[in-house]
Amino acid sequence: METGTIVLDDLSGGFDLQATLESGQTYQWERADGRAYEEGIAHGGEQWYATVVPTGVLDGEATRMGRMEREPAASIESRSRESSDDDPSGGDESGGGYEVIRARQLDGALQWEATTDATPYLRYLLGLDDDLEAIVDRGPADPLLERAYERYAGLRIVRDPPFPTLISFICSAQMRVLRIHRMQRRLAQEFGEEVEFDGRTYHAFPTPEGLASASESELRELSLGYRAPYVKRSAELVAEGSAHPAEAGEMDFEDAREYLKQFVGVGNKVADCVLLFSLGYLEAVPLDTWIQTAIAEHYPDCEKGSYAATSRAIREAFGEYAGYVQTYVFYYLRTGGE
DNA sequence: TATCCAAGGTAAGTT
DNA sequence: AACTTACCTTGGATA
Repeated sequence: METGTIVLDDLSGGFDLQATLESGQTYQWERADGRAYEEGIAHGGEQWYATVVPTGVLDGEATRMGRMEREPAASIESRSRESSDDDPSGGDESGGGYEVIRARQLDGALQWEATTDATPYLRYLLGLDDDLEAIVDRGPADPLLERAYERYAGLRIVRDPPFPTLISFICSAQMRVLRIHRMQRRLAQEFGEEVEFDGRTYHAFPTPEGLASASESELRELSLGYRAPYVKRSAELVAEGSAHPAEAGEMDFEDAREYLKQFVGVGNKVADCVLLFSLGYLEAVPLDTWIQTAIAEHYPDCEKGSYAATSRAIREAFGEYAGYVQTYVFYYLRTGGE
């Protein structure tokens, strides 16, 4: 086990681990005590979180910010899969091809325990190099947003691996955040590879092949409901090599969204979630029910009828980092703000 | 205790 | 293209 610390003091705009992980943008982390996010500690409490990511998600060069310098996630994830396939020995232990990372925030630092040097992973996965002060400055001067920024100062946009993000947001349709988490955990337990770390067994998110080979009824048994065939068919598209969500990462925004919509169960909203929470398109604004309500109340002029038109209008209104605005507002509204 | 309803939407079928 | 409707499941609200 390796351990380390990332000092957060000199980070532009600070950092809030709990807000970042519990704000509904990522379903790849779990609390180390095994409890669900919403039945526990008060905000600001100290807590370990754990995630499992494919080896090479970063390729060692990832600390980037924003769209212009976005890491081409396509090559990253596919390279990691290839390298793990090409490594017959599997390296050290069971679960070769994956890294386990545990992290907690304490005393102005992000402490980690992991199977590898987790610092570059965490900088990338948690958006630590986003210039949060600039992002806040350039957001619209809206009272609602001001309150959200104040309550959850330091919340950052994650960059999760593309395939798990695609699947988890396919599962998110008509679901509550708590249940989405539960579904992803069950998927990992049933179909994900076991990874040993520090005397505990973790489960990686399933591979495309793993989910493609699951039967629809097996997936329905995990309470996926009508999303089960969507997950299976989308996983098949990736497994057979005809498409990969990471490919979208090298396209212009609206082209990328259209590309993602070829996956089954992916419409405009889910596509925007993948663009924002995995591929680093910080201008993406997933138009879910919460945000649509907020738009109706605070930005009625942006309601244009169609998703595409409203999306353009709200991106114009929210500015260059519209996705950040969306994420703060979503979490703030969902946790009782108004 | 029983019943109802909505949850971070999308696909498929009609006008 | 715009508009309807069906879709699984379940936690939480209402009677």
